Amino acid sequence: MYRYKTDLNLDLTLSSGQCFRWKKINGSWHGVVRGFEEFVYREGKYLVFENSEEVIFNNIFYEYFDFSTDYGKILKTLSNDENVQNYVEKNGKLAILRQESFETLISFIISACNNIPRIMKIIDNLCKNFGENNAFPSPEKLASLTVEDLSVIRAGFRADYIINAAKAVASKEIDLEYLEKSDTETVRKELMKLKGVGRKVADCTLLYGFHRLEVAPVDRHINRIFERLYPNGLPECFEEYAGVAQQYLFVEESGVWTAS
DNA sequence: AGCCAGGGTCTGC
DNA sequence: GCAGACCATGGC
Repeated sequence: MYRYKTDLNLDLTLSSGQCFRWKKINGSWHGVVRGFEEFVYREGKYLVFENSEEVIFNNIFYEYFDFSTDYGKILKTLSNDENVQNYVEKNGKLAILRQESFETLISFIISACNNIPRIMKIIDNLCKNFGENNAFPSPEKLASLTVEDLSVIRAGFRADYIINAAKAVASKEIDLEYLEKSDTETVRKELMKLKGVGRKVADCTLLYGFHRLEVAPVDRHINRIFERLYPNGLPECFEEYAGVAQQYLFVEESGVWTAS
């Protein structure tokens, strides 16, 4: 067990539609990160990581929950917009998780024209059927499958997209490791070469899988709230951290989470 | 039964 | 570049 002092709102962060493998069971969040299974819950001013010792925490969860990023500074910048300021005050501090790029890419290919509970179910099926020890399956593993093999996960028309993307990544036709060091516009253009990846899925992969905080994915909810709140364009203070602002707005508009 | 879900592709203009 | 049909599935 490892305890880490932080004011991160765990419920808000894990249910804000950026990740799909965390589930709250008996007050404790259960998830799998880089193949490591963990239970996390809040106890006063601390988050408790049940299965982790200090080394595991430092190697996996410190990075994953983005504890090295100064969100105080980011939220101070975004507080120049009163809508975001109100949501931060009401809901608390959320982090943009540092998820693995391949998992993020496939997850958001699955998200197309889909709802969050079913996205979670399909990804759960994917990991149970094709992942090693409940981990997210590797590009090589998914690249070896056929659409018929994938039918057990009930992904529908997305099955073909998943396999094609996995093949492109496994063959380094799309080199995710290399893209890590590329500028945002290059990554976006490369990702959009994949079938099933348009602007929105590419931007979700950029924000959640490549941690490009300046990228704000625009789905139906965000499009609606942008048009309502900012008909004349987004506030200047969004620039660098539009992805973080977008996350607070998404939570409000989509109703994925309500403060209790 | 019909509508909706963190979209994207393909075709035709 | 933009509109519209279509894509597979499940919950309500």
